[in-house]
Amino acid sequence: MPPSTGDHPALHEALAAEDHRTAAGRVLSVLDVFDQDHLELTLSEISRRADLTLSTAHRLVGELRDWGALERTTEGRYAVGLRVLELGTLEPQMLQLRDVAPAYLADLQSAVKANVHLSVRDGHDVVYVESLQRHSGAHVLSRLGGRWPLHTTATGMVLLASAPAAVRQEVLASPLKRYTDHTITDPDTLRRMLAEVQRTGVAVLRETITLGTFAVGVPVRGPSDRVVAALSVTLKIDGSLTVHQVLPALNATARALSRALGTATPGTSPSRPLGPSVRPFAV
Amino acid sequence: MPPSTGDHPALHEALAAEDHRTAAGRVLSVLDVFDQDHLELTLSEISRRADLTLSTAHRLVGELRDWGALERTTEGRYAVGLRVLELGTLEPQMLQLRDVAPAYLADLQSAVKANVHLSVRDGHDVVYVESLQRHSGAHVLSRLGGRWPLHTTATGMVLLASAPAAVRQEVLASPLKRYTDHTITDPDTLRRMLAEVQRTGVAVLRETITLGTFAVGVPVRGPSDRVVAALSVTLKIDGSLTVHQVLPALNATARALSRALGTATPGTSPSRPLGPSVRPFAV
DNA sequence: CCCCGGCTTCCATCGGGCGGAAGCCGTCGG
DNA sequence: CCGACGGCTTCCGCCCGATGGAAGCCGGGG
Repeated sequence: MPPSTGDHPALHEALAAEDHRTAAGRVLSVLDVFDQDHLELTLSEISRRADLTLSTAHRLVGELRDWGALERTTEGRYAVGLRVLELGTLEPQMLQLRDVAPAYLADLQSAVKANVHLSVRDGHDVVYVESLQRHSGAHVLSRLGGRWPLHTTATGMVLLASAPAAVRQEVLASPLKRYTDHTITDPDTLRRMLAEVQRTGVAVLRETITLGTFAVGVPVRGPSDRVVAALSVTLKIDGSLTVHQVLPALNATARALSRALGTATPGTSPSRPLGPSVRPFAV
Repeated sequence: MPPSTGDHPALHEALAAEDHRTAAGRVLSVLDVFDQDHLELTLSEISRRADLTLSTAHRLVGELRDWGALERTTEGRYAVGLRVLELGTLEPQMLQLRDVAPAYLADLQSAVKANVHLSVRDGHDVVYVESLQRHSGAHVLSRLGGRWPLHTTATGMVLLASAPAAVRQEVLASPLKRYTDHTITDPDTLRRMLAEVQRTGVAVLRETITLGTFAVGVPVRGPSDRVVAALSVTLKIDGSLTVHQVLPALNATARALSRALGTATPGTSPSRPLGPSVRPFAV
C-alpha cells in the first residue's frame, strides 16, 4: 500500500485517500479480517489486513480481547473468541429453529439416509442453521453459520423464490457467482427456475456447487404461512435415490416442522410448542 | 438512574459519573444488551440498557446493522444478526472440535442413551461446543455457546482441574454462585474435589444445576496431551445407570476423540484427520 | 555485533463522535 | 378533533478522546 511516496512528501495527503471509516467501522474492520482461511492472525497481520495503523489495531484488539470478542492463542496470535459464538446463538430465527428442528431433521435423515440441511435467508445469502451429515465428520461445506449466494443451493432457491420481490430483483440484477459448470449464472434461466419453484414448491439443483451431487429443497413456513426457512436433502447423482423417492418424506417433514413452528407464536413469549404434533418417520 | 437532578443543575456534572467508555467500548455495550431474555429490543430499549444517548445508540445501531451484526425484525425491533453467528463459528478450538466430535458423541449417546456434552473453557466459564439431547427438543440448558461457571458442571470441573494454577486460584478466590442446594459453593470443598478430579481423571457432580440429575465428566486431550475439552454424560439420579456403568464408554470415547485430535496438529495447516482411528461403539 | 520484524507504550493534535434539540410519525385518550 | 406521548430520525456545533507518529523493547538471525 505505501510504496515509497517518500519522493514527494507534499502530496502524500492527496494520494493517501483518506479513511472515511467511523470508530465503529474500524472495530468491525478488525473483526472482518477473520475468515475461513484466516482463523488466527498476529497483531501486525490484523493491522495490515484491516488497513489500520499498528497502534490503533493494538488498542482495538486489546479492547476486543478484554470483552471476549477475540482471544489470544497459545502462540500469541489472535482469533475470534467464544463470546462471539455465544452472542451469535441469540439470533432469533436460528434460536427458534434450533430448538425444535433437530428431531425432525434426524427423523428425515434416518428415513432418506442422506445429508439434510436447514437454512434461512440473510440478505442475499443463504445461511445454514442446522445440518446432519450422513457420515459425520464431513461438516466441510455446511458448517453452522456457513453462507452461500442464494442462487447456488436448493434451499437458497426456495428462499429466493419466496423472498420479497425487491430482493429477487436485486439478486437477478447482480452478478451470479459461478462455482461449477452447472452453477446457474444466467439471470433469465434463474428467473424461469424461480417461477417454477414458486409454482411447484420444490427446488432441484444439480451440481451447482459440488459435482456429483444434487439437492432437493422445500419451504418451511412459520406463523401466518410466511416462509421462514428451507429444508433440503442432498443426494449423490449416481446414488439409488431419485427426487420422487425423497420428495414425500421431505414434504412431510417440512410440513410437520412448519406446524411445530406455527404453534409457537400466538403468545409473544414462546409458549412452549408442547408436543411436536406429528413427526413423520419418527423412531 | 436520573432521578430529578433538576433541582441543582449545577452539580449534575459531579453526580453524572462521567462515562469512561471508549468508542469501541460503546459499540460493545450495544452488543452486550442482548441476552437470553432480551433477544429483540427497540432502539430506545437499547439506548437505555447500554446507557447511551438515543442519538448515539441510533448511529451505532445503524452501523452495526449495515455490517450485519444486528438485524431488524419484521416488527421494527433489533436483534443479533446471523453475521455474528458466522463469525463465532470461526473460533478455532470449537471449529476443530465440531469437525471431528459429532460422530464420537453420537456413538457415545447411542451407547449410554443419555445426554452428552462437549465443552471447552473460556476464562472462568465452561462453554458448550456440542451436545446431543436424548429427546431432542430440550436444547434448553445446553445451547451451543451456552455458558456456566466452571464450578457448576462436570465438564467445568474437569477443565478447572486441568487449568493453569492461576486460573484455579482466581476461581477459588471468587464467589461461587449457587444454583441449587447442592451447588458447591465452599472453596475448601471445591479445592478438595479438584484434587480428587486431578487424581482420578473423572468428575462426578450431583444436582449442582438441575435437581434429579448427575453428570460424569472426563478430559479430552489434544496434541502434547494438553487438555483441550471435556466430555460428559448427564443421567437421571433415579435412572438405571450408575457412574461405573457409563464410565468405560465415556473414557473410551474421550480417548478415541483425543487420539483423533492428536493426529491433527503436526502440520500447521490442519492435515485432515484422515480416518477417525478407532470409534468405540460405532454403528 | 547490529539489524529487522513484531510488539508495546507514550503523547500532542485535530477531526469526528457526541449529545442536545427540533421535528416527524403513529397511537391513545379526552 | 386535538393534544400529549413515546419512539424514531435528522441536524449541527463543541470538545474531547481516538488517532498515528515516534521511541523503546524484545527475540531471532545473519
